[in-house]
Amino acid sequence: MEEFREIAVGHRRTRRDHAAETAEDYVEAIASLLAEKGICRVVDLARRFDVSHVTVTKIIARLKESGLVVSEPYKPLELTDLGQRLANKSRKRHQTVYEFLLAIGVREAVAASDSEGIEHHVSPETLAAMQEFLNRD
Amino acid sequence: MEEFREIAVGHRRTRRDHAAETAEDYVEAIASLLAEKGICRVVDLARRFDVSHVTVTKIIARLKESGLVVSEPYKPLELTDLGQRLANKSRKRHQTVYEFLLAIGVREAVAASDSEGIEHHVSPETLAAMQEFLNRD
DNA sequence: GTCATTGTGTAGCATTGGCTACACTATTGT
DNA sequence: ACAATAGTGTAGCCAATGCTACACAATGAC
Repeated sequence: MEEFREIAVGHRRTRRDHAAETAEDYVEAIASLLAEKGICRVVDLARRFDVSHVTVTKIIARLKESGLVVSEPYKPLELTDLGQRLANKSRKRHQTVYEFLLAIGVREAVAASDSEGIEHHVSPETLAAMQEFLNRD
Repeated sequence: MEEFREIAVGHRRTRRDHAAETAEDYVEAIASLLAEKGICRVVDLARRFDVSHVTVTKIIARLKESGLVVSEPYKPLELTDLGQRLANKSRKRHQTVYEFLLAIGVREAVAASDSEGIEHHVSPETLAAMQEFLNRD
């Protein structure tokens, strides 16, 4: 048959770039930690995401290659301008989704939890619809 | 430091079981193909998800081990009772999310696309809130 | 100053989900 | 019947995200 997948649009998105989602989660977390306590270390992220420090180290290595994060060995992490911009975009979207869930009657704890998973799958159009709903209602 | 991750609840969900999401996507697709054309082959899934038939074969192998799918070599795929129940649950949740997105003003194509990604991150409580919204409005 | 604690790094492994290439089975057409 | 086409299977590769175990660096206590 030899692989003639062609259109199938709509499903591409579902399968696509989990790594990009991870990047967003991480820069968002780094920005948040920097805001909270002025410093962000590998361990902080390991605790926040409930993974080992090794997993964090690996992911950070990728983020460095992507030009989102900078740091020297044994030194705290910093975001590049690019990283900060991504973190900002991500934070805003996350916030909108969170507030939207609250607005439709979801309890805070659940909204906080669900919004983390949902935010990465919300297209600009859907995000706009949520914002519209918040402004209107 | 030795890994004393403990609470971090709310993030567990975000990281958790991508494999389970895949299982849901696949049984849902299988059920849908069976409903549409009475038969479901590996190629059908490969086309639907826009991946190679090899990827499908591997995932199906896992679903068989999990007792969701049955099939003999070179034969079409079938769902076990368990698989059908999972497909059903998944389909309903998906449908609710889709209709909800339409209800807040998202266009059909976008709602179809976004609902695929979102459905796996919607907790029972949030799903209930969406349903509530649909019934009310 | 030295030692314990805390934080990083590195090696090596597993699983999931991708792929190409190639071999095999089944179905269809004439 | 038998070749072409369509569908499956298997081998072997890769990247991403997990892990444990161990080594090394930096910080704090006293």
